[in-house]
Amino acid sequence: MENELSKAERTRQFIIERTSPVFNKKGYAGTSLSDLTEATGLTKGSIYGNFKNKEEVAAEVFEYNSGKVRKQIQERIQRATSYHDKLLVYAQVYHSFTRGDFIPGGCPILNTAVDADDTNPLLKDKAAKAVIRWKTGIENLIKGGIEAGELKPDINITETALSMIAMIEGGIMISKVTDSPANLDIVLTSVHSMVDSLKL
Amino acid sequence: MENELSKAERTRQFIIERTSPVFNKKGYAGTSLSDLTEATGLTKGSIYGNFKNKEEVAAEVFEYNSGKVRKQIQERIQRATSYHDKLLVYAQVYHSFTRGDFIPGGCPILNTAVDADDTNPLLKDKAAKAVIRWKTGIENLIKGGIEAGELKPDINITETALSMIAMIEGGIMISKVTDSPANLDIVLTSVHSMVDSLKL
DNA sequence: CCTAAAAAATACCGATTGGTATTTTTTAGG
DNA sequence: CCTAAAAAATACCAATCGGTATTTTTTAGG
Repeated sequence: MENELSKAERTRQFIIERTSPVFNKKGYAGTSLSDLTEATGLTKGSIYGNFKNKEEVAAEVFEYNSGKVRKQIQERIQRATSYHDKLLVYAQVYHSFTRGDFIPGGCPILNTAVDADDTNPLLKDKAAKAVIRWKTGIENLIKGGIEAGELKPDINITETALSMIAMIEGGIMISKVTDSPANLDIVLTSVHSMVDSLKL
Repeated sequence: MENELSKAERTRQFIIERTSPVFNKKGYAGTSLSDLTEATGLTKGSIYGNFKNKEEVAAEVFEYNSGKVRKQIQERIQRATSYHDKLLVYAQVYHSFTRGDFIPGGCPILNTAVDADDTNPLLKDKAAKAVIRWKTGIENLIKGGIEAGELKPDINITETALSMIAMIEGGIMISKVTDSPANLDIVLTSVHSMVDSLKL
């Protein structure tokens, strides 16, 4: 058992995985230590032996959840051949996210941003960094598409990136609160049109 | 003191007004009874003499906050003469909302929707109804504009309404978490363009 | 297989949670 | 001005909160 993860690292990961849906659904204040022991089957002592406090669990859970979404998207983008198709991934993946239970509780960036923006600086900062990283990713795809002669050279890059993110996140909020995945589909149609309009 | 509000009704209103920023910032689970006594200067007994429980205060606070936003927008829409200008109100008012402290904590619909969608059915339902009402309002403005021969007759009305709401709410989330009102301004530029594109 | 270290469980802490029963104070109509 | 009703304050409740100190169990290398 030399080159594997240490026991501590394995239970850390276990706690993060098991509690990730709870934090994403209930938020930071709404998740209690007993929620964590219930979700893991572990005791408080065990959790506090592996994490400094509740905030540290929440922070790692956010990285886990947002990373899961990011990797899934990144994978699909790499498979797409044109820059146009790469950008279209954003108009496609969230279809499945809302339906199945890929990330129970919905988009962790949206949830954490709204949950933490007036209450928890650490989580707020992590959510902010995730937004900026996402924005930069879209901007780079557009730049790549322009350099490749695939997209219009006069695109307002930042405006497009921010508007795409805003539409997706707003669409997720609307569809979740109205219990209507169709509402997200409709908004994603607009994202699709926006991406199409970038083509030369 | 015959035709005025009863004492009970006045303190009810007082409690709602004073606690409205707290609920909007901290969310339902994050707001404690001691937050309410602190914000009002009243005691727990007084609050529970006027409200059934914390949930009832939160529900009325949501109506108060969302109504405040809605009335402000409605007022501006009534002043606008063309349907195009009426629709543009949405691309304008949120500028000031993010800056000043008109509604401390940001958009109550977004906050309550994300806060309550997996935890509090009552608040979730109220947030959902607010979204639907907003959507219907935009749809009716577009329909009015089409009938008045002011807007294109082939507009996808529902898609436009939902996309406008999604962009605004997503933009608010982005700007709040990144501490950058400019990010909302940029997204609102897209909303502006979207409204412009509806014109004949 | 033994053992020291690491990890998990137990037991505990004061503070705070949402909520209620009772008492005191205030209100407002006659 | 008096008084009954209404409203607010006080005092209280069990339960749970996040967190810690200590004990027991498990892990894993020699």
